Amino acid sequence: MIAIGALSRRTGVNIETIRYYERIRLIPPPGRTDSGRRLYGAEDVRRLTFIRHARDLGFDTAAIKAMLALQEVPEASCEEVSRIAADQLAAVESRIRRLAGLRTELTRMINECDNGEVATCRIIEVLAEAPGQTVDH
Amino acid sequence: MIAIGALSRRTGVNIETIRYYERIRLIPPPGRTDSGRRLYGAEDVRRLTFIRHARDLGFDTAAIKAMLALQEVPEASCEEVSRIAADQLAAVESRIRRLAGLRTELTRMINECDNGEVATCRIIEVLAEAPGQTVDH
DNA sequence: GTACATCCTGTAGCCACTACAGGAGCAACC
DNA sequence: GGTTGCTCCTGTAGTGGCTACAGGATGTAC
Repeated sequence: MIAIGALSRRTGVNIETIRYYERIRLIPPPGRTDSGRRLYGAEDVRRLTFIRHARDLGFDTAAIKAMLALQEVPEASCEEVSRIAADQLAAVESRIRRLAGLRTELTRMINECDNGEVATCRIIEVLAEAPGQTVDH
Repeated sequence: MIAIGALSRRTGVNIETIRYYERIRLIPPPGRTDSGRRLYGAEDVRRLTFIRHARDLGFDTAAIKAMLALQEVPEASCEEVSRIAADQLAAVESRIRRLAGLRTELTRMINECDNGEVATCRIIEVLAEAPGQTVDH
């Protein structure tokens, strides 16, 4: 059984964030020592590691809760977890496309800026122009 | 001179967001009608369009404020604006790299999931594993 | 015993909005 | 002139996902 600081170091999740996750019921309330300090076990490490990875992958806590709920009921179909992941994949791909466009524009703006005066700087000009095509969010 | 609703439609910025920008002094307080309604002109359209584009590009309001301040002083060098954009470009490229990794992992997880039971679903297994290499944020 | 690290609860702050509530003004039609 | 319905106003509170205190208790090492 380990304390919250060790759990934090082991999972890479901030102590305050662990307590926050407990507050929003993303992780169950752990056992306590006689003096009231939180005690975690291997299952808590596993669960928090899962949550951390899912957050890294861009899942929001609602999606994580859904997946954890499915984990609790192993006889359930994998299809729903797969569907959640597929939704997330689509969102990730959309973000990548959008960022690639931004990268192109930023690169062009920086290249076009010849370090002259702001009055002739293309960065501000380009950004003040009306949108050619609206990028969906 | 146009009302806030027309400004919102013309720039694609939410009415509530326009008032929020005024509150945080990202845009100057506009003129008013006798009855107290906000009135905007061409310069406001330009400024808000600039802000909207900059937000779309992922600039935070602090960076936008910095650029707008430089715009007010056209004799200033373009270098600082360029530097802000370069910083932003680096952040965008980092995000793209990270998301590409996530996409790979999500794709693999979905492919490996054979729609069996959750107990054998790789999505949860993969996410519960310890990180091979920490991805920087 | 004393220094220092770690932990506790509770609350408030962060960013960039977004969503009300509760009211006033305005434009069009009958 | 009345009524309908849209737009606008201020002010406040909520959102997500944390993060940062304050002010104290507990634990550990020397």
